[in-house]
Amino acid sequence: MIKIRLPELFNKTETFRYLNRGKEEILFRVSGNRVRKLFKIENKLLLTQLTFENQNIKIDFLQGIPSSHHLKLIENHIVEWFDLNTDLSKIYDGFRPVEILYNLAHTYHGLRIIKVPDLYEALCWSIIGQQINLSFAYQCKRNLVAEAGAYCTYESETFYSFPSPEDVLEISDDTFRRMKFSSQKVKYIRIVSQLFTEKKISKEQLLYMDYQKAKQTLKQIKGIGEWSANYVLMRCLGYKQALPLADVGLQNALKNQLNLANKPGKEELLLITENWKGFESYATFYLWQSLLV
DNA sequence: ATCCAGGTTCGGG
DNA sequence: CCCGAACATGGA
Repeated sequence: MIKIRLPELFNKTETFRYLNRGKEEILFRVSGNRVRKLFKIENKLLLTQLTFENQNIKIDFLQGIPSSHHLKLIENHIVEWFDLNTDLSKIYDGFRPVEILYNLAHTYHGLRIIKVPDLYEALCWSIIGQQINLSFAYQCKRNLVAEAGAYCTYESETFYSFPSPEDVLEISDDTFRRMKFSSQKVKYIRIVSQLFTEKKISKEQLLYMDYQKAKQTLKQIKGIGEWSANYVLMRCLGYKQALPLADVGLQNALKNQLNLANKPGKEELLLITENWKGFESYATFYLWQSLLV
């Protein structure tokens, strides 16, 4: 058992509200103030249970004995998952002059971006989520993970980890079709998988770049356009400037918050967001949160 | 039935 | 550079 200290500014309620939006999420399971998640590290399966206490996240191992190396990796993963190292007060300094952001900071005070620390998973998820509704996207992801991911059972429940690129490359066209992936998406998923098996991409390498360079590098991948690149920069790599302007969720949230008759167009979006420099990612995430009932 | 979903690529004006 | 079509499915 290990513990991770929570920062002063951490909104447990809103964090769980976000986590719970994915009733259809297959990669972790939420109940009460705890989250269970299966990790696969170097072929070893470790089923963890995170309990959110007042000042700590307590991590228990329900299955598998972690080495100190595993512990370190899992601790890092969780710190990234809940973005515990960001200085939120700096973000709020940026929000203050922008009325809707100021209001959202008040409503969701202490909410941190919930990330997808695994780069391969983040890229696949951004491809899966393109141009379809979220519920269908979750269905496709469930199909993929159940088909190729590692799993264990505990208290008669099954827990899955995201499949490795090697395992995804084993999946046939027919199986993908049965899993309701379009042929286009299968192509993109395979291209991304190959980048990983051939070690032509890594999180470390991208994090070494500045935002523009990292975005340009991601967009060179076929299947990763402006939206997906921004999504990964924000949800995985932790860049603060990522702004997926084409995102319909962002547009709908702005329509609501600004009481617009219609979703804002391209010029209007640029105007609205021109004074968001340096905290675009957090602005986007807070706007997404505002879409939850 | 029609339109829209957390888009991207490709070909054509 | 901008525009429309194709891609697959499901919910409103």
